[in-house]
Amino acid sequence: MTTLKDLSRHLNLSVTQVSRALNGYADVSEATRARVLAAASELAYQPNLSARKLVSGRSGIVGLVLQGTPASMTGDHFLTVIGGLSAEFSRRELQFVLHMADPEEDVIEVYRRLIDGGGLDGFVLIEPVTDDRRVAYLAQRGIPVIVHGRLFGGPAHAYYDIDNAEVGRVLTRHLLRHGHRRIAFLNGSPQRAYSEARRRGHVEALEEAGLPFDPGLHITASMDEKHGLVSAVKLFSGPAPHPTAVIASHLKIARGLVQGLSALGLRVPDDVSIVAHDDQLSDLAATGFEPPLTTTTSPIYDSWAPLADGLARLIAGAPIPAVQHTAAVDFVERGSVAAPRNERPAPRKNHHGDTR
Amino acid sequence: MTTLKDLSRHLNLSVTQVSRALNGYADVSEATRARVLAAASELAYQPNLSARKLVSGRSGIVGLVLQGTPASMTGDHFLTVIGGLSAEFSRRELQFVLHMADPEEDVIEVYRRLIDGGGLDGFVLIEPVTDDRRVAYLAQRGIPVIVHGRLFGGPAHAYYDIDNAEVGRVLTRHLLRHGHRRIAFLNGSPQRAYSEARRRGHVEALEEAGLPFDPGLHITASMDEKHGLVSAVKLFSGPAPHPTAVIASHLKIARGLVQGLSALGLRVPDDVSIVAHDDQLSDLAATGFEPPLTTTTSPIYDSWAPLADGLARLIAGAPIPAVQHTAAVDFVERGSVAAPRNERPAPRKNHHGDTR
DNA sequence: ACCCCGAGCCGAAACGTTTCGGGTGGAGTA
DNA sequence: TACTCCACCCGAAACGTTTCGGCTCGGGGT
Repeated sequence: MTTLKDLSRHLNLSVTQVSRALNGYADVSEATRARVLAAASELAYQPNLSARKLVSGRSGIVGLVLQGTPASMTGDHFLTVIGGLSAEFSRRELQFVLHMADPEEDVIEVYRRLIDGGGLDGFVLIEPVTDDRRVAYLAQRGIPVIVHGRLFGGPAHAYYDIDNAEVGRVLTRHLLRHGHRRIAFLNGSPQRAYSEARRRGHVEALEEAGLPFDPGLHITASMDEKHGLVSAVKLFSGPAPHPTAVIASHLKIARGLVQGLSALGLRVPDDVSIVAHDDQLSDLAATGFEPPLTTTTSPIYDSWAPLADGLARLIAGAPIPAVQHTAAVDFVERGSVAAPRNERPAPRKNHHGDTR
Repeated sequence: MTTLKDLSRHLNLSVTQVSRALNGYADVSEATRARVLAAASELAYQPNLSARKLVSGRSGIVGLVLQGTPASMTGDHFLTVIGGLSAEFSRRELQFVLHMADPEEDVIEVYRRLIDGGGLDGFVLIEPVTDDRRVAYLAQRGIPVIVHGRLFGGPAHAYYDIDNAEVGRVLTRHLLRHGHRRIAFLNGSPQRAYSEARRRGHVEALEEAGLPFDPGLHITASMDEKHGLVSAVKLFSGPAPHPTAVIASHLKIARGLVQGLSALGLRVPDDVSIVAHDDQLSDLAATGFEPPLTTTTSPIYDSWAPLADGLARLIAGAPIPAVQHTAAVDFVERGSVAAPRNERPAPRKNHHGDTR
C-alpha cells in the first residue's frame, strides 16, 4: 500500500505538500503538482479512506438501507435501481453501497450503527411513508439524506420527486375532456405521499369542471395486479351506475384492471376508458396493452442522476432547500380512451322517463 | 459521538483499559468490565470503524461486488440472496454491503480501489467462471475471499460448493436404474465449473453401467427456459432414435423442456422421463410441475450461513484449506420417471428381425 | 535601505482506536 | 524480612490523513 509518506519520500516533499497537491489546493506550484500527480499514478497511490474519514469526517461512501423487499421493485428491476444509482454515484467520486437490514432489528438502530461507526456519509431513502421515522431520525442528526419522493409535514428534507399532483390532474382532465363524469381512481396506498398528491390533483381537476369528488370511486391499495382486478369487480359487477372511466396509479394496477374488465365482458375503450401512470420500471409496457394505454409517464431511471447529484451536493454542504426537485411528467395519448357510452348514440332499451 | 476517551473520563479509567475491557481481554477485573459495559451501553458508545480500521487493518465490512446482472438470480431472488448473506454476516458482527461496479470499468480496478481505500475486509464471490480473474487477483493480494462454487485449477481458494459431481451421478444412476440407456443432459454453461462437475458425475455413472458417453446428447447453454425448449426440439424432432430420458441442470431448463415436449406431443413420463437439479431459488417448484419432478436438491439458501461463516473465519486468520466445504445434495423421487418405452410391452409394429 | 507581500513550502497536532511495554501493590513463599 | 508472582492497570506510540499556523525567499514599493 502506497501512502502519502511514501510519496513524500519519493518526491522529497513534505507529506503536507503532497496532500495539498493531490487535493487541489492553491499554494502548490504547478510544476510540483504535476510531479506529485505523476508519482501518485505511478505508485498507484490510493488514499486510505479510514484515515481520511478519521480526520475529515468524510468517507466518500453513501448507502441505501433496505429492510425487507421494497414494494415498488420486484424482480430484476431492483438491480436496475441499485445499478443506476451506483453508476451515478461513482461518476461523482462516491461509493455507493447497499445494506440489507435484518428484518428483526429496528432499522433506526441500523442507521445509527452505520453512522456512528463512521462508515457512511449519507443516504438515499426510497419509498418513504408518512411520518417516516428514518427521515426524522436522519434529519434530527443532521445526516445528509435525499428522499426519492416526498414527505408532507415532518421535518424539511431533500428530495427528488415527480409532480404527482400533476399526474392526477392531467389524467383526470383528459378523461373529463372526453366527456367522462363518473371516473374511478385506483390509487396506491394512502400511506404513501404520492398517492395523496395524485388524489389532490384528481380532486382539483374535478373541481375545475364543477364536479364533486366521490370517495366511493377512489380506491386505495398496494400497487399491484390484485388491486386492479379486485377493484374492477367491485366497481363493475355491482349495481349501476358504473364508472365510465378508470385511472390506474400504476401499470400493474392497470393490468389487473383490464383482466378484470375482460372477464366481466367489458371492452376498453368501448365500454370503459382507462388511463394510467407509467413509471417504466416494471416489465409491463403501456404499449403492450390491448389497446395501448394512454398514460402520464416519468421514467424512474431519470431519477438516479438527480438523486445522486442531490446527495453529493448535500454532503458538500448545500442547504436542504437547494436540494428539493420536482420533475415534470409527460403525457402520452394512446388508444385506451373514448367518449363514454351515454355520450354516444344511446341504446334503445331503458328508455322510459327518468324524471330525476 | 461517544468515544473511548469519553468513557475513560466517565469511569476514571485509562483509555487502554476501557478498550481492553470492551474487547474481552483477560487482564481486566470482572468488576471493571461490568462497569465499562454498563457505561458503554448507557452512553451508546459505538466504536469508530475508521479509527479501528486504521490501526488494526480491519473494518468489519465485507462485500459482494457485482458487475452486471448475475445470471443465476433474476427477479426477487436477488434480494433473497443479498438479504440472506446480510443477515448471516450481521449475526457474526460483520457488515455486509453490495457494490455494483460500473459495467464500463475493469472490475479488478474496482476491487483494488475497495481494498486499497481501506474499506473492505473481504469478499464473497458468486458465479465464478473458469480462470476467474477476480479470484486470481484477490488470491494474489491475499485478500480474504470465499467463492460460492469452486474453481478447478488456478490458485487455491476458500469456497462453499455443493457436490455437483454427485448431482450428475445420482440423477444418471436413477435413470439407468429405470432402464434408460439414451439419456440426454441439458447442462449449464461450460464456462461454469459446476457444469463440468455434473458432466463428470454423469459420465462416471454411465461408465459404471458400461455405457459410453455420447457428446451429442450433452447440450450446454445458459440455464434458462430457452435452453430447455430449444434442446427439446433439437433432441426430439430430428431423426430417431430419440433419447428416452433427459437430465436438466436447472428447473428453468426443465420448464422449457416440458413446454417443448408438450408442444411436440410427448408426455412425461410416458414418452420421456425427466429429472432435474433444484436449487430452490427460482419461483419454480419441482412440485409445481405436472407430473412433479424427480430431483436432486440443495437449497441455495442453505449456503448463506456457511459462506458467511467461512469468510469470517478467513478474516480471523483461518488457512484456506480449512474453509473449503462441499455440501451433500438430497435426492427426492417424485413422478417424472418411468421405464423407457422399449422396456415396456413393445408395440406390435417394427417387429421384423433385428439380427445385430 | 527598509519593509511588505505573496508564492511555495513545512512541522506538528489531531482524529479514535489498538497494542506494546511497562508499572504498582498486595498476597504468597522461603 | 525479603523475595517472587499475579492481577490489574496505565502511558505512549502507531495507523494515514487533513489542516492550522508559521516559515523562507525573492521581488516590488517607498
